[in-house]
Amino acid sequence: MNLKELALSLGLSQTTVSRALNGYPEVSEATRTRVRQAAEQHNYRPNTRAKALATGRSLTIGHVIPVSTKHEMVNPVFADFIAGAAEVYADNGYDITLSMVRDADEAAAYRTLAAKGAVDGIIVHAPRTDDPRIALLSELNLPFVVHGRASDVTLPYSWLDVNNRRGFQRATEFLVDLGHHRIGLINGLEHLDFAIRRRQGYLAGLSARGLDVDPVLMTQGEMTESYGRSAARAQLDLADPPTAFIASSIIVAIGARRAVEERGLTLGRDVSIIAHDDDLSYFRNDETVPLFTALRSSVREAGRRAADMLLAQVAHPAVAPQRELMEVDLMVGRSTGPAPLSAARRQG
Amino acid sequence: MNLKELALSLGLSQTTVSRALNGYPEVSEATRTRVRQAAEQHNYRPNTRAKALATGRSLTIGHVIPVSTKHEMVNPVFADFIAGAAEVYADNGYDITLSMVRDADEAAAYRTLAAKGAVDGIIVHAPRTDDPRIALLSELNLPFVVHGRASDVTLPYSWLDVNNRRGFQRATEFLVDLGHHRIGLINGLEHLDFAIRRRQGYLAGLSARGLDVDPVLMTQGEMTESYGRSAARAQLDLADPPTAFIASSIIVAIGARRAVEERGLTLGRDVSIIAHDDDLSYFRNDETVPLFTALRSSVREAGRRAADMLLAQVAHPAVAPQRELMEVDLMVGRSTGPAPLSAARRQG
DNA sequence: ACCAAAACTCAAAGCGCTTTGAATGATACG
DNA sequence: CGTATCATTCAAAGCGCTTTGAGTTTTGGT
Repeated sequence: MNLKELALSLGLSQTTVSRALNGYPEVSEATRTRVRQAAEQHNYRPNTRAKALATGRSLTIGHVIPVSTKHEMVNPVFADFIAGAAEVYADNGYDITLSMVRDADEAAAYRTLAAKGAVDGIIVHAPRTDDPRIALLSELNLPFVVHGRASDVTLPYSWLDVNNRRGFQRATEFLVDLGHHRIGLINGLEHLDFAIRRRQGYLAGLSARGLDVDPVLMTQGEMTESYGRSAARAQLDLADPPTAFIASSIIVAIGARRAVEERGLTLGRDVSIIAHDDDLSYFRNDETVPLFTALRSSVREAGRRAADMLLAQVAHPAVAPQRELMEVDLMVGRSTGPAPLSAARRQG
Repeated sequence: MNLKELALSLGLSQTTVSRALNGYPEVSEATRTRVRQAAEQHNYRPNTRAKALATGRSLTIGHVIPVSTKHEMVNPVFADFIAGAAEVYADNGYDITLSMVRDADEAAAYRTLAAKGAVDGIIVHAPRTDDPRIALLSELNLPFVVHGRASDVTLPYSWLDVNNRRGFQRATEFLVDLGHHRIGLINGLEHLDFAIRRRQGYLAGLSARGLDVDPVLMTQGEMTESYGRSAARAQLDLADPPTAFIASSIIVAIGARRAVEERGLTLGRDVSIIAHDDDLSYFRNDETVPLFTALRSSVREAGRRAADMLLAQVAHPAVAPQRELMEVDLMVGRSTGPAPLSAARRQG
């Protein structure tokens, strides 16, 4: 059933039917309800493609997934973010399309996306420090919101980020105040902006407490469970091992915890761990006393807000770029405790 | 830049330019290359919406995510499946759209999807035993492939599934053969077909080895880490606790392992665990000797194959429904061992 | 009863593409 | 040199919708 047929069956013109359905005022309430009922009854839905062509808006938001060797798509953080965003899209009648893009043809892919006219806006994931996508998208004149920031980009653009720097500084100071002097950072990949900011926060925390930096205590990698384990393992094997870790995600922390226990050490006593906790649906760290002491910030909520920002921008492209910085909460759980005496003593 | 403008700039008709770009034979090689170059130079991409309208094909596949209280979207299994499927789509020029659908308006949502004409085909996730979606989609005449099966549906339809029943039977027998007599099943939600099949396999395994079923050793829930922990905990608290668990996913197994260790028990000695391992990118269980003894079956590969099936069906809607059953491998890792003597003795 | 204003309704154009059916130009053959 | 054949190219219709600009009917004031 299409508009034409529906109009015919009602003895009305397409114009009137279209207007009735889309809530235009120049149609009488009587006909409007008549049309609505008929549409309902025939299960009529306007064809998306035709509507998009006629209106110039596709009611679709694109999420571009970088596909290098690493598959960002399967990052659970990403999944939760999209789930949050999708709630907002659904409430506003928007669909969501995923594009997998290889790093190599990234620029071309974004150009294509814009030229094809398949989306009204884009969410940019996993920005790098000087991410060229931002300039590109600005030039293409396609509304976009960055999840995270690109520190070196000076152009104005909309972003939503977590205060990673402050959070990691706080976590570091918290551990130092517990007596830890050797604190390992198990970070995400440091070509990504968020990881750099986290490292900065960590360094700032050490510096604020007058501690030196030891490069061997800083690790970066893709945030899988087994990376968490192997990174923690390697650091625990050092001659002068850390007594605490800061892990860039709950999943990494789970891996680190495994390494700790494989060494026969007890979490929260022999070794402390603070995790950045994105409040992932499948990895809730929310028991009465949480397992992990954590910097909590819901990535799902971030997805919702980013989507809100983007839709606002799609509706009013002229307004200035928005920014939003979400603060993190430090939740004390069972994975942290005072530095073991031996270590404290050794440090003098 | 659109077709009309491009054609104008070349002094050709839209027809010729369109044909040149789409590889039709009735255009000379000379003009074809000329057109190609001009298109390249002007960064021309045909407008998706217009093309879709004209051809009647949207070059888009829909994945419908059930959103009840539980958000299937954020299930890491789901994410990996989509990642696999997306590879295939990308290679074939297809895009992928996600629809979040509340259980309540499920039927309406599928009808809408079909009527809107936004997708050429659909992948159905998380089928229930007598899933009404299958009849609905057949009636709507929209190509679809089910990831999993709906045991009670008699209509022919395309599906791709893992041999859950056989896998779980095998795992159960493996544990019994190690001397375990009380084996806990930590299953997924049993309104889903795969979970029912897994339970059937578990029961068949017990029965094949002449063991009785104890209902308190069978748990179901959404497959999160904390569910794994609490389910294992509860079973370990029983007067006659299990000496082994079969966990429906690696994530659940991680939770179960946590429960085991919180009890001061040693994995693989005091308590054994076998996990169903979907080979998730962020939870690789692939060390030289894997942590978990596991039934392995790559869900990413499943995604690829399901996408292949679906695209084949979109291309040739007439052919009979396809089915594919993937077998699982039992990989022996460090999480299983002989039943502890005390338990074995107690059983006589 | 008359006319301006308001309330409805409509035909037709247009969104950017594909595709049909026809026209043109070039080539070959008798 | 005329005609049949093939190779190119094109104008125009159509995909299903929105929207413009115009037409028709009602309403209300005088």
